[in-house]
Amino acid sequence: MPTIKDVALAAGCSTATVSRALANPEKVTEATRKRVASAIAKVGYSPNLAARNLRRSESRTIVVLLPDIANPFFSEIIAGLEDIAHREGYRVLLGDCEHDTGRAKAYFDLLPTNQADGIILLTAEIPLSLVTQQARGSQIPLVMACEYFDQLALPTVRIDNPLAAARAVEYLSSLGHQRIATITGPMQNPICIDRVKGYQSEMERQQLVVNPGWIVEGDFGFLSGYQQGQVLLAMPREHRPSAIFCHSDEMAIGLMKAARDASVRVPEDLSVIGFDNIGLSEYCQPELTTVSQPRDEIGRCAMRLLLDVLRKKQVPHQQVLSTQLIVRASTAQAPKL
Amino acid sequence: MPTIKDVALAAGCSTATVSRALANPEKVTEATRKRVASAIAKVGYSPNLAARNLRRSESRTIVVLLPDIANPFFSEIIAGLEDIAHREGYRVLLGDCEHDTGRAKAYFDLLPTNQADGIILLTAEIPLSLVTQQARGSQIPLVMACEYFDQLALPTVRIDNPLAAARAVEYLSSLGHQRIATITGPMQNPICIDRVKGYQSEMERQQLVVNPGWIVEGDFGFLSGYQQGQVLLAMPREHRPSAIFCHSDEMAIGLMKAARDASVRVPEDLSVIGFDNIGLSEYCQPELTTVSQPRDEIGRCAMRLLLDVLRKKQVPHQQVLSTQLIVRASTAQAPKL
DNA sequence: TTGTATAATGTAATGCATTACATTCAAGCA
DNA sequence: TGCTTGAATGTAATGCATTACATTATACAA
Repeated sequence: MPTIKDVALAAGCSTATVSRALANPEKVTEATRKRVASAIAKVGYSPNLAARNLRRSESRTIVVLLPDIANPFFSEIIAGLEDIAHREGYRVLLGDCEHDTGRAKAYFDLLPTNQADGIILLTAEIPLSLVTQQARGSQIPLVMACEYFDQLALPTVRIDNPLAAARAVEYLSSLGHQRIATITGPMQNPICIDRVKGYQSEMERQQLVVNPGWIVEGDFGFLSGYQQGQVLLAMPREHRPSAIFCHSDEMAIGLMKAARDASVRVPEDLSVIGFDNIGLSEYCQPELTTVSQPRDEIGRCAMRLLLDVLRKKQVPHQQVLSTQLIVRASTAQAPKL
Repeated sequence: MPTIKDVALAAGCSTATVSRALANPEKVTEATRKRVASAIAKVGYSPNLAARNLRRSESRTIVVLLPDIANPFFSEIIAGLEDIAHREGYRVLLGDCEHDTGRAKAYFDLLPTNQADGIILLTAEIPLSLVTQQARGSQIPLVMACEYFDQLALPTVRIDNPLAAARAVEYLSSLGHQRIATITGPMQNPICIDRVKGYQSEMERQQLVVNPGWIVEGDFGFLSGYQQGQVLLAMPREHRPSAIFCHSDEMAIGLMKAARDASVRVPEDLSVIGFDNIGLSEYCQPELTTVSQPRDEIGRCAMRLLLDVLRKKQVPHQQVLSTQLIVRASTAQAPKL
């Protein structure tokens, strides 16, 4: 591989000039710039990034931490993230934490050793201490998307979870449902708490009673939706919900399977609303009514935010994107009592 | 950040000794080793990887190129890959090519510039020239998984595609099906050609006629399964297939939706077999009969193979893993004529 | 005891790009 | 003409770990 020296030799100038021609073209004569450019082309030079990174103490790598790479919810966010990153000459290192603290720590350790310039957190399921240790200055290269920590004022991109949940409940209520249950994500996530709050406040606003047994916790996956669905559908007739709002599409689909197993018809006997609008939600049976998140845009925003932080720009603490209720076939008028 | 110098100072030895204590402990006295170890702990040293990589001209980074990160089929493969990589101190850089040649080239360019040590290809949808340019020596740091190039003898991990397809057809035939169609993946992929060959040869073995209209091409996604399903189901009654073998679960699920739309019952009127056994296949309606691939193991094998290549070990050219037909509810006895 | 082989450690060069500081040169002004 | 100023370029130090080569210490044999 040719080095900057070879270019300097070919262009008849010093390595410093070559470096400047590349990094600060305005500091170099038009003529020199051209000579350097053609010398680079001639010898086929491309800068050694390890050397550059060593010198600049940066890595042009952004770590994206997510709880589960297998969850299709994240894939579109990642696509958005990557697009912006590549455009700006950054690399994205995907870190699957698999709900495992050790891994998250390993990724955070890349920051002080200059192996990563910044982190985007798509999960709140990491020890808070990891984040607070970093948080010496006010501007740290850390941005959250989707999730957030309520104890910490990190730059965050997210949706209005209470509102989205309230809208879903409002819609169910408008269909005449009164016994509305919810299958939540892991309740250590602030966003799940927010959605439950939105659910509760809207139930109240609609003057509907909330049976405590109607709030059950899942983990966003198919199986937990199926299992908690079984629990909800096994309730005695007078308490059994006629509509269930799920915190993820996968759980909603798991729930619909539980309904089939229990010979409960969706949507005739039971209305189901999911969350996320993953590709699958259009292809399941029945097609799923769900809350759509602008996933691609969430990814883009988060990466832009992080790059702004890296460039020491002032960034908004909070960026709230809007959701949309997509009505499909899994919801219907409440059954008569 | 403390450097190796600080450690040397604290341990009362030279930087060379510290380096040796870390990289070649056997070249250093037990006593020195201990002194160095405690000095490292004391100053809180961790090696600067940019410097190490610069010196060693390696990056400890493996690029994994895949056609579509949003496809859940890949996620488990990636999990397997990553597990092995992390264990061996390598980092995984996921490269989504999105069927876009330019991106693939950008990732290949990381190799000569020491930004990546090797590449694992999970797609054959890249210009062959990228690969052959690299292929100077006999052992290049490039391994394929799932897909392969038939023109090139690269180390490869895969399944026996013709056999898997033949088994699926054999099973359908055993249920009495005679009009068996197939929705393929993109036909520039050798694996799809292989599956079609397996389909054809088994049809022949079962003395079944293949209507050319029964072999239709999809792109592995939901939508193409839906669309091609519509085409197949619109065939005149006497030619309409009673069973369809799809090259992916997503297409099978899309197809089942097309069947619902056309009031064709699965499995009573139409049997459907998918491929891959993604998580979803247990939760769709009806549950999908499918060909299961050992995805986690494919990922692990591929990464082990690549690391062996990097260590200049002799590696097998081909590693074939076995598949399994998972019978669920989307297949049934052929309808009476 | 002296010499030799071997193990342990140290010195300094190396990988490559960047950049503070030094030098050169030409333009502009008194 | 001589001097100032600033642009353009060069020189050399820097970032940090690794390692070839040099040196010292130790063990053992003669």
